This record gives sequence, structure tokens and C-alpha cells, in this order.
Amino acid sequence: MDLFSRELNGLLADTFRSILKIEEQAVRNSEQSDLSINELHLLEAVAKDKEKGKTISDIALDMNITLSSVTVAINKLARKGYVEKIKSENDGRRVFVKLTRLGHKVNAGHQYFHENMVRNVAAGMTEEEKEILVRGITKLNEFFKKRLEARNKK
Amino acid sequence: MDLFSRELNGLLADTFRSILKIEEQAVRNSEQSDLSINELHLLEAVAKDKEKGKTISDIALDMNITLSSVTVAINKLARKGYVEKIKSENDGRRVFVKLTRLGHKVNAGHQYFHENMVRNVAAGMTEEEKEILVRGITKLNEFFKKRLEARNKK
DNA sequence: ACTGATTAGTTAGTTTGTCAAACTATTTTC
DNA sequence: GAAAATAGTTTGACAAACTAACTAATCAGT
Repeated sequence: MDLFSRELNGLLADTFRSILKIEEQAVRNSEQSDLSINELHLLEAVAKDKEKGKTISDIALDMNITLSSVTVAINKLARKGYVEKIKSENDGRRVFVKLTRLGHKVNAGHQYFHENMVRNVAAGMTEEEKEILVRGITKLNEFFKKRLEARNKK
Repeated sequence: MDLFSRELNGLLADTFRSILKIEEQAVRNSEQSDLSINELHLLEAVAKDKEKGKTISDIALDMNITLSSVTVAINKLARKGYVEKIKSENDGRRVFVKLTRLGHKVNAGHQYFHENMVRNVAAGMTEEEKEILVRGITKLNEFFKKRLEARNKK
């Protein structure tokens, strides 16, 4: 294994662990302390479709978790007042999830944190370097997504 | 927010999630299916010091989790036969953790998986690109590590 | 138009990983 | 040699995810 491999190997685990930890703490020390990072990421996923809202299945797909996990998590967020569930009129089985006003506010705050983090990382990198970093992580992502799909089809 | 920021932002969360998922499944479908990815990563951390073994504190620091979490997790791994705990002779408070033969075997297998993944990502990247990718992620890592330390000092 | 299959989501119960708080045991320090 | 610091443990709680068994709505084929 060459230097690149060894480095990337260790780095990934370490970096991602740190990111989650920091986000967790950032959240805990914020005003909206009744939310975990996980729940914030759920809000983030819900926010991706502002008009119609996202269905439970959409969210599950997006986050790569099971339907039941989403149901439970969304119910909790609904109870806390961050999202609302709206039954589809055309198809009685489907449920659309939308952010409430409070949900939007909190999500915006978290996005700001993210932007800040990325700005910090980007500082001192050339356009080319940034591009390569994104490409590299994209490759990582594709590699894993492909594997995930393959597994799920089984 | 520019393109870079938006992309990196979404990518990180997504990639990380996928990696853990894939590893989880890889583990479950392997022979040693009584281990979670988390437990494997713990083995990985323990493996970093082959001679003396790592103390509970070392591991906690390395993984950014609390002492109590490590105690519980290591005890479980010890029960399953992947590590052993050895009391220090010079300092009766300290406990060294070492991989058993089985632990080594399983860890080696997991490392192989990691190497494979990295090789896949590296394929088609020039030396320069690889270097930049590592530098980029290193920067990310440093950014978060710094924040973590700052928080812990409070 | 029925009926069986599929799809969307829910409920219940379990597992895993983490934490905080209170504790024991062993050095260290003064 | 008493007080403080360090290393680790125990306990009880909680979050997030899973699987399995379920309900309800829609679709498809005859």
C-alpha cells in the first residue's frame, strides 16, 4: 500500500468521526438544543423539496435508512414542531413531509454552520485544488453508492 | 455560497453515511458476523500499537469517545475473544488492551477491505490529484480536530 | 368488478453505541 | 500521610437504527 492509500485510509475515518462530533456539540450548545445532528440532517433532507414536500420513501432513499426509521424519526420531529405530515390527495398511501416555519429557521442556522466550515476548509486552496478535492470525494461517494445499490438488489 | 461549497457540503454527509453502510453490510456478510463496523474500528484503534497495547485512555482519545464508552465496548470485545486486557505492572490503574490472534485476523481482513476501497478511488487519479485530495481531507480533519480540542478545554 | 399482488407507511420490540454521574482503586504531590 | 489527581468501572438513560409483522390504499390481470 502506498503513501496515498495509507493516508486516505486513516484520514477518512478520523475526519468523518470528528465532523459528526463537532456538529453534535455545535448543536447541543445552540438554542435549539432539543435536536440531535441526526435530526438536523433529517430536516436538511426534508428541506430539499420546498414546494410539495418529500415523502417518507423519498427521505429513506435519500438518507439510506429504512422506512420505519424515517417514520419514527419524522413523528418525533413532528411532535417537536419542526415538520408537518400531509396526506397525499391523489394517493392515500403517501405522506408528504414539510418543514414548519420553525423547521426552516433551524435548518437555515445549520446550513450557515456548514457554510462556515466549508469556507474555512476552502481558505487557501486554489480553484483547481478545490475542484480536485470535490472530484475525489465524489469518486469516493460514487464508489460506495454503487456498492450499496448492488447490495440492495440482492 | 459557491459551487465548491455547496458540493462539498452535501457530499461529505452523503459519503460518510454510505461508507458506514457499506462497511456494515460487508461485515455482516462476512464470516465474523458477530462484529459491528464500530467494533471493527475499535479493533483498528487497538491494533495501532502492537507491542505494549493501548490503554483505555489512548483509545478514548483516538476515537474521540468517553472512557466509559471504551470500557463497555472493550469488555464486550474481550468477552467475544477479540481483545485481552492486561493490567500494567508499573501503574496499577492502567490497563493495556491487545488484540488476540483472532482479533488480528479479523482486523487484517478489514484492512484489506479498506485498501481495496482506496485503490478503487485512486484508480484513474494522477499522483498530483491524489496528493491534493489527501491535502484537502487533511485540512478538513485539522479544522475539526482544532474545534474539538477547543470545546473539550472548556 | 374481484381478487391477489404491490406499494406506502406504521407499530412494536430489539440492538448498538454513546453519554453522564457516581463510584473504586491507585498514584502523586506537598 | 492526607488531599488531589488520574485511570478505569458501573449503572442507568437515551438516540438511532434495524427487522418482522402489520394496516391501508392502489394497481393489474382476468
